Parts: sequence; C-alpha cells; structure tokens
Amino acid sequence: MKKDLSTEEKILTAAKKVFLTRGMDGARMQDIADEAGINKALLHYYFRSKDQLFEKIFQEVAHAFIPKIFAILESESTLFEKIERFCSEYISQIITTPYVPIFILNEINRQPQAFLKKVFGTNRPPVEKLIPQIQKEIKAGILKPVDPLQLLMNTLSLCLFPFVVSPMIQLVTGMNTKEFNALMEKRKKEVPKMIIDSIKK
Amino acid sequence: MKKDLSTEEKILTAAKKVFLTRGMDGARMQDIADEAGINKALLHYYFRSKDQLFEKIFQEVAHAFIPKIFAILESESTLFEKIERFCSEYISQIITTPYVPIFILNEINRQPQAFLKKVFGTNRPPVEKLIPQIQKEIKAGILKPVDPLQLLMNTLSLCLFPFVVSPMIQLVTGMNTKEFNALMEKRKKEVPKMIIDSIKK
DNA sequence: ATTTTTGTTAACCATCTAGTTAAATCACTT
DNA sequence: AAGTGATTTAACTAGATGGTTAACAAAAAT
Repeated sequence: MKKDLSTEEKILTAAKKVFLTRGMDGARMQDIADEAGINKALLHYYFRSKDQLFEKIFQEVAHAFIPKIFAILESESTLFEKIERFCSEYISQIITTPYVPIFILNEINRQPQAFLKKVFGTNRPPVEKLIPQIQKEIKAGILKPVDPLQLLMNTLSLCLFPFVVSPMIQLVTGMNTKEFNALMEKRKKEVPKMIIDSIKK
Repeated sequence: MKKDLSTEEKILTAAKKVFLTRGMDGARMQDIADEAGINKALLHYYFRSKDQLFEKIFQEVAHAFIPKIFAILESESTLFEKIERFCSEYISQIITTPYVPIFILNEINRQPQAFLKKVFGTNRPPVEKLIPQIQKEIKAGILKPVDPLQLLMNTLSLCLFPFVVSPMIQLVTGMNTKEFNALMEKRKKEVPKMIIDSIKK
C-alpha cells in the first residue's frame, strides 16, 4: 500500500496556511484546495471533513507550540536559567511561526475546555512542579516573595503579546517584518532581564 | 432582554454580545436576532447588512477601548505617574469588558490597515508625543536608556495579555471569574511597579 | 375617522459552502 | 494488453446563511 505523500503534504501545508491566517470560521475548503492546487473533492478524499482537517492542523500546531513551553520549565536548571532559556528559545521559535500565537489564543477562547483536553489530555499542564522550586528559592532568600502565577503570566505576556499585535506595530512604526524580528531578537535578553530583576532579592 | 429598551438598543446589545464572543466570521445574524428576541428581517430593517451592523459594533467597542490608552499618556503627568494611572485604569476597564481585547486583536490581524484607518483616521496613533518625554527623562538621569517602543510593548503586554488567556487560566487554576478579577486587581499595582523598577535609574 | 408612516413578521430567494457521486485517469501488476 | 486499485476530477446535492418581499399591525399625522 504505497502512499503518495506529495498530495497529502500539499494539502496539509495549504490547510495550515489558511487556517492559521483565517481561523476555523474564516477558512473555506475551496481556499485550501486552491492554495494546494487541487480539486475540492480531493480534500475530502484525504481528510473526510473540515473538522477533521482542522483537527489535524490544530494538533500539529499546538503540539509544536505548547509542550515546549513546559519542557524547559521542567528541566533541572535554576529558576533564573529557566526564565532565560524559556524567553530566548520561545521567542526564537515564534519568529519562525508568527501566526501561531493568535491562532492558539482564538482556540483557547473558542472552546477552552476542549482545547485543554486536546493539548494536555487528562493530565494537568505541568506547572505544579515549578511552584515548589519557586517557594524553595524564596525561602533560600534568592527571590522576593512572589506569586508564581503572576510570574508565569508576566513571562508569557512579555514573550507572546508583541507577536499578537505585530501587524499593528509594523503598520504604526513603518517597520518591515525583518526589522520587527530584530526588535524581538533584542527582547530575548531584555525580557528575562526585566523579569529576573523584578523577582531577585 | 429588558423590554424597556428600544428595539434598536436591544439589537445593538445582542449584536455586541454575539460579535464579541464569536467574532465576525463566527457570528450568525440569526443568533443575534434570537438574542435580541426579534425576527431576523428586523435586523436588516434597522441595519441593512451584517457588515454594517458589525461596523457599528466595532466603532462602539474600539472607540471605548483604544483612545483611553492614549488619553492618559498624553496628559501632563510624569512618566511614572502615567504608567501607574494607565495600568490601573486600563485594567479596571477591561475587568468590566473582558471579551474586548481578543476581539480587538482579531480585527488587528484580520485587516490591519483597515483597522488603523477606522480607529485613528488619517492621524497617527498619538505615541510620538511620549517619546520626547522619555528621552528628556533619560537625559535628566531619571531613566535608564530605554527604547520607548519596548517600554510601550511591555506595558501593553502585561496589562492586556492575561485577559486574552483568562479562560485558560481559570480552567487550569480552577478559579472562577471573581477570583480571576481579584488577581487582576493585584496587577494594577504590581505591573506598574515592575515596569518602573525596570526603567528607573 | 382616515390616511400615512413606522415597526414587525412569515415566507421566500439567491448564494455560498461542506460534502457526495460517478466517471475518468494514472500506476502498477499480470 | 488487460486488469486492478488508488487517485483525481467535474458535476452535483443538501443545508446553512445573508438578505428580500409582501403583507400586516401599531402609531402618528391629517
């Protein structure tokens, strides 16, 4: 049973592009077919329904995006090292896939419970392991007494939000994408510095 | 729905709710009619098309949301005062309209240039006036040498982003909306403190 | 009281869109 | 060359959706 992956690959690439830029509701199967250079019926031959195709793309995108958040946070480094690595590596990755954050945010808002289940299954997002470390470092006098949840929110906010408003930033400042990315490159050091300064004793 | 309200008000209230939670593409005219407790034809009697109705809601929402950002920043206060007032007042407002940020972000991404034109007309967003102040305070030795754009991004990120992921936060932590709002209340002081600490000499 | 204007509805229409079908074509085996 | 199954397409269907129409009701104007 030989499979010609090229058509399937073409479809997946096209679907990813269309779903990422237009969202589930805004995407049209015809647009995806056109983008892939094939007939619309062929889409349904490979992926029975729009829902299934979207699901496939969602899984691909979400699993390339979400778990990385937590992999670093679960390593054996110190908190400061984790923050530095997280910001740097995460910003690097998003520069290569700038449409992903808004796509993810929309899914979170469209169906939060389904989103959680699809991304983490029955497990909780592995943040709990981080909290003891923070508390330990507070007791050790390394950190100010800080709410771990606020810390996490600050980190995610500073890394992700600029990408979500990048069209706006580029339009207002007259930057092109390259210049905007250079700005984000700078943030790879500035953001962790700011966060660490705000929590270290 | 309240029966005292005029039909037009009922429609606008319903449309706002549906558009804010589902977005332009996800909203159905029938849903808006149902929400308003009227016939779908009556929608078209009052607002000729979906586009026009959406436009009306967009104007209302955007103009209640965006200019406030800049009003404070243009006042005569010191930079630190501006940052404190901005964070506090903005977070207060968003607590009362939590769906607005994601709605705005989606419009920014859907049609950035149209968004800018609709919100600011031909004028630029009035950020330019802030930059001289920052540069002045840097020369005066009050501030570290800081990129105004990065400062602005940080402020907006820390104020807005948590609301955009609030469904996620509430689900993961098990908070209800009231508890989440209490968390945001705390941020009204913590966020400006963090920002100011990061820039003051 | 009668006409006119405004507000409201049920039924309808046109178009869009996800999804199906049946026939054609290609790749490969015999 | 013919057969076989996988691939691809044009044409089609069913249902959703934005929008219209014509008739009717309520209110305002005369």
